[in-house]
Amino acid sequence: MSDELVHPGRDEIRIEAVLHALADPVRLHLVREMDRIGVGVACGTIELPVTKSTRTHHLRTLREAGVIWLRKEGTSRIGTVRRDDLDARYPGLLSAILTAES
Amino acid sequence: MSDELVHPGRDEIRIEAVLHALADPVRLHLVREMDRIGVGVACGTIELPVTKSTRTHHLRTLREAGVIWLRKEGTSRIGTVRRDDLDARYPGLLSAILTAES
DNA sequence: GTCGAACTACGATGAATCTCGTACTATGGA
DNA sequence: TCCATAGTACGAGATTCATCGTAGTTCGAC
Repeated sequence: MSDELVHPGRDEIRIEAVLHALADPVRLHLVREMDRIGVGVACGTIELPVTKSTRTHHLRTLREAGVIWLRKEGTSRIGTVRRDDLDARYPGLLSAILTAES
Repeated sequence: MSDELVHPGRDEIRIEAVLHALADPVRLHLVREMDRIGVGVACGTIELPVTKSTRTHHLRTLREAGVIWLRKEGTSRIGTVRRDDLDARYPGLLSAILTAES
């Protein structure tokens, strides 16, 4: 029972996975909120029009794509956008997406 | 029959649609080739590991997302990346995606 | 006109996925 | 210990979508 959640390394992040992860409105909203609030965000506090299990599904998709870090803290999950890694791999990508009005 | 293909206007382009369109490996390859060759590209000349009808499907997805222009020229279709519109709407996005190695 | 080349339209199929509900685990407080 | 809260696991239903084959259209060459 490795208690830690699995994340891809910086070099394992694939552009297709990142784009697919951010192409969903719910996930895009999650990432925008995490980025806006900064530092670590208790993922459960971000309002979403979906149930808990769907939220879990989206958070896993973002984590596995390498878009966010997720760590456990008590019964909560703290999420952080992997800005450093994404900026290193794809300079300008994250800013372009997050600042896009839509 | 309106002979011209329908494209979204610059202000109708949605970020989710653009990300979804570029998240597919086949479509990403198409756009990268169009961008590399520049000007107008006869879409049929770009090698792809799919059939003609699948190619048509992907080109329509890219067109409807606002990623490329498609115009008819004889029996061929000429494609051009909508760099101006995409740069205006989402500065830096296209460059970040197209220059990404992987 | 006839033929082939390039492409589209349409339907089918199988895979991915978004969503949910239920059941379960884990943490922390009374 | 008991219980509420936060989250996960699992399966199911519905939708989307990538792919293909076949049939049809359009265009240019002969």
